Formats: sequence, structure tokens, C-alpha cells
Amino acid sequence: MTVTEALAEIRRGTAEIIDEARIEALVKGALDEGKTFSVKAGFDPTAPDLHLGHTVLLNKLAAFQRIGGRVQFIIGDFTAQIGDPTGKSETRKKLLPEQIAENAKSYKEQVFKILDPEKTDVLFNADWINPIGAAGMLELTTLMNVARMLERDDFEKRYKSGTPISISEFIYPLLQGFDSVHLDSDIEIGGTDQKFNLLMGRHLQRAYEKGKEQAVLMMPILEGLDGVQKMSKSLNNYIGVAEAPGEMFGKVLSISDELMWRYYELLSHKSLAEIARLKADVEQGAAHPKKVKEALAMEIVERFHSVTDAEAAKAEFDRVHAKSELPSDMPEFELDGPVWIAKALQDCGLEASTSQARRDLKQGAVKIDQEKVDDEQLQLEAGEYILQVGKRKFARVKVK
RNA sequence: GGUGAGAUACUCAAGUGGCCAACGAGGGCAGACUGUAAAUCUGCUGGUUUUUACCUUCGGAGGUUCGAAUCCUCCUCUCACCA
Repeated sequence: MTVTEALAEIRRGTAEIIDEARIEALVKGALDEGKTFSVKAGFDPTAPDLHLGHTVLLNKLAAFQRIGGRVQFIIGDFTAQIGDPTGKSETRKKLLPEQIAENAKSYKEQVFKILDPEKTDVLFNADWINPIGAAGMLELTTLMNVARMLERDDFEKRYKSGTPISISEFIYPLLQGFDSVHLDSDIEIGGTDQKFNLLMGRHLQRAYEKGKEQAVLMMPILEGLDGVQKMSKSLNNYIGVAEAPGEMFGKVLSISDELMWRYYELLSHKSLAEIARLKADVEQGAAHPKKVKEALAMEIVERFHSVTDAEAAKAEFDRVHAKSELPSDMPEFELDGPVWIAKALQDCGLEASTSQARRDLKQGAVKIDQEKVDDEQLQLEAGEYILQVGKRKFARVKVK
């Protein structure tokens, strides 16, 4: 890989890079002279339920590893006590050491599907923050002033609108920056919402006279399945890395054509040139957008599962949706009969309530053995049935 | 610390004694059309098989009333202005 190629890969999809010259020098040093450099990224020790949004960052870290960088994967067990001030913050509950260890373990399981474990150091920031004590903390606070702190976007907004800002929230960026000082990081990467915190690392490295200031690379926040809001678990518009192949495949295929390109850029490992060609083909009608989307879905399933899983997921999808046959695999239930149809749908988890089931029945969204049913009063007698609600919810039920 | 305003379903937001399970918008779900895309159109969107009914819900707890989201009391929280 040439330096130029490496840099193009580094720049790919980035929202902003600060001190690009420094990154260039590091990359050059690594490729030409075999020197190494460190790339830092911080993560919460809470619920490591990673989704594709997180992998945007991980992909970039992996790109650095391929060039010869070493990743400092920080689990912010100390900073989590404060809570990231980004957005609405509530003081977080203190996690028990066992929970943190547990979470760290499952982080590793998920993260190493993308990162190279040989080139990754998993670190806990309480390890170096606790020892500095009150004196160290005080020293840290003297290196920053309130006016500059208030320059931070969300602090500024909250200050102007009179929304409370806790003093402890001021500490958060300082500690994140201090991590960079302690680890002597060369580069830190994060989402665009992290800009202020990332810059704090530079500021503090200067203040502590580390003789360097980390370069900063920011990745955009990935939109969720709706294409508008950021991907997040709470908005339920995410694709989790631990999800089943079929789910993953289906979710990717359900995104809009427009969003697909965004996903290609940030999630695919295809080269930029290749993606540009695909896009041109679609625009000229030489390729069907659905085919292109399928390829993306395959690639993603493959990454977190396997080629076989990806192929199976595609075959299954085609069977169920293109040929509208039944899925080969569906949850099975046994119920005592005779049972009211709405109740059966609820018991199989296809509907949240019998009221909801009645509504869907009324609208013709329910099928039994592929036949539409709209009789709200229907009783299921003993026998085996295949229940379906909408296009994607199926269950096999045995009524005794 | 003082004064004033407010808290309604997933979100925003009407409603100021009965016609309120609560207008409207967004979101979501479903149907049609499709490529499980977008756009568009339509329906639904607290729960319960007593389904032209019943039960629970309008910050919390009491109270007035035949009847309360709506009136009264206390409490909790939020916001604004002043200090």
C-alpha cells in the first residue's frame, strides 16, 4: 500500500480531520520505516450492544491498524460516572466492577470482529484517573476556563436557554483529554459530536508539555434505518452486530435507496472507486438498485457471521418475499384450544395486545396458512396452523 | 430567596365541569402500489372477547360534585423574570 492509497482510505467518509499533516507524517513513518503510532478511541463501559453506527468508528480504527497503527481502546469506566454531557444527561449509576468486567468482555467479543486483537490495547481509564486524586483533578481544572468550556456547542445552547449544566459535566471533557495525555496518543478518533472533547486532548497535551498534539479525526454519525435520525437502540432504528443473519439482511434491504449510498461509504469495505461505479450504473439503469442493496446486505452479514450465513439469508429472503413462500424457520408455539385468534396472535408474540390484534384483523393484515382472515371472533380448533401478521411476522402454532 | 407560568397518550400540542380514550401534527403499525426502497393514497394508533360494552389513563395524593383532564387543597418537578 502506498502512502497516497493509505491516506485516501483514512480520509474516506470522515467528517473532519484536524492536523492532517501529522497523520500524513505518521502514516509515512509507518509504511516507510515500520514505525508505529497510537490511535485512541473511547467507549462507555455500559451495555456494549454494538450496532452498525458504532462500527463506523471501528472500521476506521481497523483501517489504521492495517497501516501499522496501534489502537488504544479505552473503556471509560471512570468517566461513565459523570455521564457524557452530550445530549440530555442524567447522572449515571455507578457500575460495579464485576459489571464493568463483564461488559468489557462482551465488548471484546463484538469488537474483535472488526479490530485486530494483536494491535489493540484495551484500557480502563479509572486505572490512571483514580491515582491522580483530588490534587491532580484540581490541577486539571486550572488548565481550562469556563468561558472556553461554554464554547462547546451543547453547553452554549443549554447555558443560553437556562438548562442546567452540572459542574461535573465540565470535568468530562477534561478527563477525556487527560486520557490522551496519559496515553500519549498520536491520533484520537470519535464522532462529530465529540469534537470539543477531542480537541481537549490537544489542548491538554500542550498544557502538559507532551511535545505533541494529537491529530483528530471525526466520523459522521450514521443515520438509522429511517434515514433521518442517528442510529440508536432507543430509537429502534438500528442493526445490531449480534443480530441474526436473516434479521440483518432484511434490515439492510429495508433502507431507502438514498441511504444505501451512505451505508456503502461508511460501512462497506469496497473501494471508493468501486462504489462510485455502482452508483453510476444505477443512475444509468445498468444496475437495479435492489441488486446493489443486496450486495451490501450480503457484505454486512458476511462480516459479522459468514459467507454461508449470508447466502442462506439471501436465499431465505428471496423465498419469503420474492416468491412469498413461508420462511423455513419460524418460532413454534403450543396452545390449548380452542383459542380465540386474537389471543393466539398475542401469545405467539405476533401482536402486543388482543386489541392490536383485533385492529390488524379488521384491516386484513392477518393470514392463517396463507389465507387472509378478517373474522375477529374466529376460534382456532385443535390442529396446526401458520399464523402471519403483516409481511414479516410468522409463527407456527399447534393447538391442542 | 422573591414573583409568575407550566406538567395531557411515543413526541409536539389542543382541550378549562358531562358530547373525552381525549382535536390536530409528527412518528409508528397495517392495507393498496412496489424492489419488505422512495413517493403517493387509505385505515388504525390505552387495555379487555360484557367490544354500539366495560376497565385504566391527562405530574402525585386527597377533596367538591350525580358527574373532573377540566373546580379546590397539599405535595413533587420544570421553566421564565427578578435578586
